Amino acid sequence: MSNAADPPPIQFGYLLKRAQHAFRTRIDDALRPLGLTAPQYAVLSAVDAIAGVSNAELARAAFVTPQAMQGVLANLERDGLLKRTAHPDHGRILRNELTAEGRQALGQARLHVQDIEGLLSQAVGQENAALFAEALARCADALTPA
Amino acid sequence: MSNAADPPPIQFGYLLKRAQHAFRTRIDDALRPLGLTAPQYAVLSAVDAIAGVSNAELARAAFVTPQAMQGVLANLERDGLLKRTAHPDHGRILRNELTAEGRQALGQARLHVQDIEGLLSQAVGQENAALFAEALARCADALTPA
DNA sequence: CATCTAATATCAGGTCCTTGATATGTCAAA
DNA sequence: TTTGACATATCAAGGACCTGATATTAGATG
Repeated sequence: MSNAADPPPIQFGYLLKRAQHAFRTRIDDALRPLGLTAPQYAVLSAVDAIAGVSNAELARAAFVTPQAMQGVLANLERDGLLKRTAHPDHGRILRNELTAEGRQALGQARLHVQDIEGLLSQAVGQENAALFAEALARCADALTPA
Repeated sequence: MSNAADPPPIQFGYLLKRAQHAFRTRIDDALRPLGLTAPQYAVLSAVDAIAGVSNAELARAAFVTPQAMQGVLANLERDGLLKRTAHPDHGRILRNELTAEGRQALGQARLHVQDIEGLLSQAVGQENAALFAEALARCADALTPA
């Protein structure tokens, strides 16, 4: 049962939002001079890791709809960082690959992003890292419908 | 110094994004039947807490630009959940207040959101709650430029 | 009092995300 | 082989965020 000494409930939703917002803002600020947004960086990184990956696959990896991913890809293609080509065996899938310019931009951006990831790790602290990571994963799992 | 037994670096940015995305999606799903979005709920809640609050004040509280907040307020006003009136003493500030309909919608929404906050607390676990909250706050602080 | 600075509101343009709908391509099963 | 389920791509409309720019008001400072 409850009593007057119960601590007030912690607003984890707010804390989560604030931390994520701070991270996102920091990434955006770091990438702006390179002409990249955070989602664009994430996509370049994924396309680099999985050459020829499809739009649908990228969307699943980023937890966004295919329509949203398509918008990001269209902008990257327009900017010459990425090119889309027909899949050799499949008539519908379009393969996404980085251009030389795309690889170059990704290389630059990666350094900045790694710095910021470092700040995050440092803020968490090595002794809490594993527990913190597990708690975040539990949150995501608990809120993701089966 | 480093050696081969070093654990791989944890991608806190990714974990943060995933947890926040799951939370946001869950809230959106719960509020959709009420015709509310997550940002709209947050604003209704803030306006209820601080009657007559200005657009600029709301924007600061939500970590968004005044322009972004203005868009949300415009939609809420269009839907009759909120009304904006001139400040009695200040010629520029517009006071925001809930309508009866807005208070009613907020009441409904609050129940759903509290349920989801409860899932989050449960996922974190009571024994980790304080440490987890502190770690999240440290992350936000470390990434927020002074 | 005049001016300068800061706060507030708002317009315009762009990115990323959503839901909903639609067309096309693949593949398996009837 | 035709049907039907599923994956993929894409169009359209709308919400929430951003940067940049612009007015207006308030208050402090010369």
